[in-house]
Amino acid sequence: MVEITLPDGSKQRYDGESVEVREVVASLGDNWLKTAIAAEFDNHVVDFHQRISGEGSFKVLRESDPPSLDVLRHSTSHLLAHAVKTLFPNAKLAIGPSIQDGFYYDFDVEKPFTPEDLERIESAMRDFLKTRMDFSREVWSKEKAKDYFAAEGEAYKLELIDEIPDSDVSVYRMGNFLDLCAGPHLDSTKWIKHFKVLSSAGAYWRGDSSKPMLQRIYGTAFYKKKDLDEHLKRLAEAEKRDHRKLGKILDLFEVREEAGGGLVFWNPKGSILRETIEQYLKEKLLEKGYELVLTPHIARAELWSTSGHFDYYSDNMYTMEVEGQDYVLKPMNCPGHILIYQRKLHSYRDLPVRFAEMGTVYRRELSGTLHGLLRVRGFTQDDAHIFCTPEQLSAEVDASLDFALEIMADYGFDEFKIELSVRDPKKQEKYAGEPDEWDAAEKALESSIRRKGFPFTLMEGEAVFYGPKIDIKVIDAIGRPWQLTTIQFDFNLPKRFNINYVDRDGERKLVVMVHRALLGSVERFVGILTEHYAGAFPLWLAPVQCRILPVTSERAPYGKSVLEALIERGVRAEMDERDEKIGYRIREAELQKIPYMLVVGGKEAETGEVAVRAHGRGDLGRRKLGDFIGEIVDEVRSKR
RNA sequence: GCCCACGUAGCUCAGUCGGUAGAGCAUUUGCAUGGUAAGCAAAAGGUCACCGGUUCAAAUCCGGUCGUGGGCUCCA
Repeated sequence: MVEITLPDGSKQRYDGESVEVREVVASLGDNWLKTAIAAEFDNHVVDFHQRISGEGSFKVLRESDPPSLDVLRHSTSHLLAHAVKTLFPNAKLAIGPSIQDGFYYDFDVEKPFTPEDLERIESAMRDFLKTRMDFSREVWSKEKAKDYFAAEGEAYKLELIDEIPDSDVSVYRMGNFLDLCAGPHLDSTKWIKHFKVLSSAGAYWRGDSSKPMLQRIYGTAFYKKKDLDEHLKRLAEAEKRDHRKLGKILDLFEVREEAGGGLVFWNPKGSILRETIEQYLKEKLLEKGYELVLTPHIARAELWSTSGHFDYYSDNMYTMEVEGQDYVLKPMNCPGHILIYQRKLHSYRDLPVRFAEMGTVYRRELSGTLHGLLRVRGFTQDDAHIFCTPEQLSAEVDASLDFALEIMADYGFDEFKIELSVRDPKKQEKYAGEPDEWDAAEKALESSIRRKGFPFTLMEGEAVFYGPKIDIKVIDAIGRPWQLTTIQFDFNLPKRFNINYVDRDGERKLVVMVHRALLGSVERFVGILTEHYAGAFPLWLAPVQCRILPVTSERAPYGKSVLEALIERGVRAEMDERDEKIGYRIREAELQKIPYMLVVGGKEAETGEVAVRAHGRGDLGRRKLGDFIGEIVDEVRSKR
């Protein structure tokens, strides 16, 4: 007997040990069968072909239910594999899951796919769709499956079968294409209409660089044409916002081949932007009771042996030998801050001690992972270390969380995702620190988030070996998440360096140490901000806030007086007095996304006015220079 | 690091079959003094990423190096 509970609370019963989902859906009425994609039984997505048993909640999934999209994409990946196997019979199948924005399928082929191959594959897929194919599911014994896939030469599938704990496996058939697959799948190909093969790239089998390199084809699929079009538009929008492109147009920064990959040169405009961000943060740090420190860029290797970095991080460190001594270019700021802490004996009355530094560090990232400002080899962390007593821990986490959110709000981020990474309870031995320390730390982090009332995702087993952490991801203007803030406990370094304080009872005790970065890396943050604002920075951040455009060279002297008045009030202003027509100079200022353009000609010169034009908003009309300065200064202050 | 693609003027890019390079923009110089998104003309500008090989001859073909781009478990 099978019993299901429908969303409206009503129950249905079916005879027998198990029942096919298709039957269940059919029993609910004919129209359901036409519109249903799959179903949810006991909170698991099941397709028409699967059998359910026992009792559980049951919900029919239709196009608009999010899990249906995964089903569509997974099935489209099978269609892709079908096309590939048809065009490239020697291709070996790996895996083909549905992912965030689409799907992929990995193949082992002799030659990587060319863009032309992808076109052929896509049109083969469309050809298949001309005749409707039904998906069907079969349950095979492992032996049968192994015999079959061995005969087909599908080595990757054999490897997968061996890892499946059950005694039986499922295979799905579509036309004459058969694949080892857990499902769920569509009932037929009739739902596959709006899809696109996007790109191909190398990808290791199981993401392991010691394993063979496969060729991955990415694609996406939607139920509605409108959704596909919108998705493709989003991709185009993301490309337009690419900080590498904008960085060049706006003359912010460069990565020079002469110097090497992942090393950033900040041009004047990028530098002023960075300075603005850093100076603002430093002001805030001082307000919040942090002390600014500076530590050397290189230090003897011994320091890094004490910290333990040498043992597990040396592949990522730049090292050098000086007069027979090994030195390390710092990949992290913590040991330096610890040395400063240790310059004297601390009383519990001194704590918490909070050290902050715009600490530039260098890490040897793999060349293939370098990416604009987002993944570099030299970068500046807004790094801070808090040394406190266990009792202070909770308050410090609270304050850090508040600080992070306050800063994010200034940059126009108002949507977040918070992740709390804790131990894997099954692997206690891999963590530094005592279980009760961990309990306290994890509790402090969790209660801080709860106190703020934020939803969060608990990431069990995601904690680093030295302590639990909170990560905050911000959602940018086009909905993409970026990880910025991290607040991490450290039970490792206090022991290694014996960082202590003298408590009330006269005993020396180990401090509790918290690593904390709000923006993460300043380089990366500027990259993210550039994409978030699409290069049109708000006034307070704009490298050039105001450009003065005299209509004719005759009005340059008046322009100059306007310029001087603005600069005197701290506005980043410049004048474009080239012998070009006003339209041409406006166009250039618009392309450079300069927030304000002041057009000054005869009329303005006579009345002491300026004609204000705002980026993207056009002509705002004339006003007194003094009024404009008041407005612009206010706007900078408001960080809007 | 690995797979694939790419690297030509400051920028964006053409360059066919191997025969010593071209456009637009930017720059400089003239002319034009123009009121809200590109005035006109001329000049100048290149170690075709770098190193090596094949060839009478290489931007072009081959090998290597460096750099850039798309990716490298969201798991049958």
